[in-house]
Amino acid sequence: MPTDEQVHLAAESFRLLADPTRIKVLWALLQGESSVAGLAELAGAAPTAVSQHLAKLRLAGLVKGRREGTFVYYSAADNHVRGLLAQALHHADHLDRDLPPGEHAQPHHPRAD
Amino acid sequence: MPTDEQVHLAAESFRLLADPTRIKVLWALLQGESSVAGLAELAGAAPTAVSQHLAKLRLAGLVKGRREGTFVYYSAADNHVRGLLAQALHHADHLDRDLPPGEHAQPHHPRAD
DNA sequence: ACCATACCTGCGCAGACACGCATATACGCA
DNA sequence: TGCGTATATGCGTGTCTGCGCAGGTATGGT
Repeated sequence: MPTDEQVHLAAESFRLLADPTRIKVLWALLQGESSVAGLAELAGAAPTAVSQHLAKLRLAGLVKGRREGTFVYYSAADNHVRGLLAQALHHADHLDRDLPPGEHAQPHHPRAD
Repeated sequence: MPTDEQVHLAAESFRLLADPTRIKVLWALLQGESSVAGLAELAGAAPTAVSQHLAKLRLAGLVKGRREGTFVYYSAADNHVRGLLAQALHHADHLDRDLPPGEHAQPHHPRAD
């Protein structure tokens, strides 16, 4: 049984990953470093938003930034995330969120218009 | 590069895991089935709250409930979660929220139990 | 020094979430 | 049938979060 603190930290980690923009940014950074504008382009989000996300990821120690001129090139600083992302995306492939209408005995009201 | 839908689904999965109560409940269910009151006891939360969390987890297809008398015994319905939780809790153990100067890119043995 | 570029930060808003409370439902028992 | 237990659901509230907007900072060029 994990301790209360472990659970809390795990929840925090999951919360950081529970955002499409951050997932895209993280995934992009796992492929290689990139600038804020580049990440914004890849993630399909405004540079401001991406910067804010990067700030959170930086505070969590998941990414680090290298300044080069006016650009700041970010890169992944944590290898754990790769596994988490890989599993989650793999899970997204195998998704069985749709309840197959058959032998699922759930108190679910089917559409009875 | 993962598709937009994969990213969205992964974010949804992470969001479901981004809560201490749900993490405790899921972990408990990965050890074996339990009733709502039992889970509430283990998670240190009110049965009502646990029931609501279980409803969300049920909608996501992560848990399933078996009715026995007035009790409803829940159990984990998805094995992907075990890996996610294991990695996250392991990460919580090794927390490198501070950046240690050492490298640690060695694969670990995911011990789910 | 001035300005342009790339990025960061503070603020306000809309949306989502967890929780507590009250209520409704399902089941067993007398 | 009526009551008690166990769980589910609807509602209201406080809190948090992502985003857009505006202003601030850092670096480099002219």
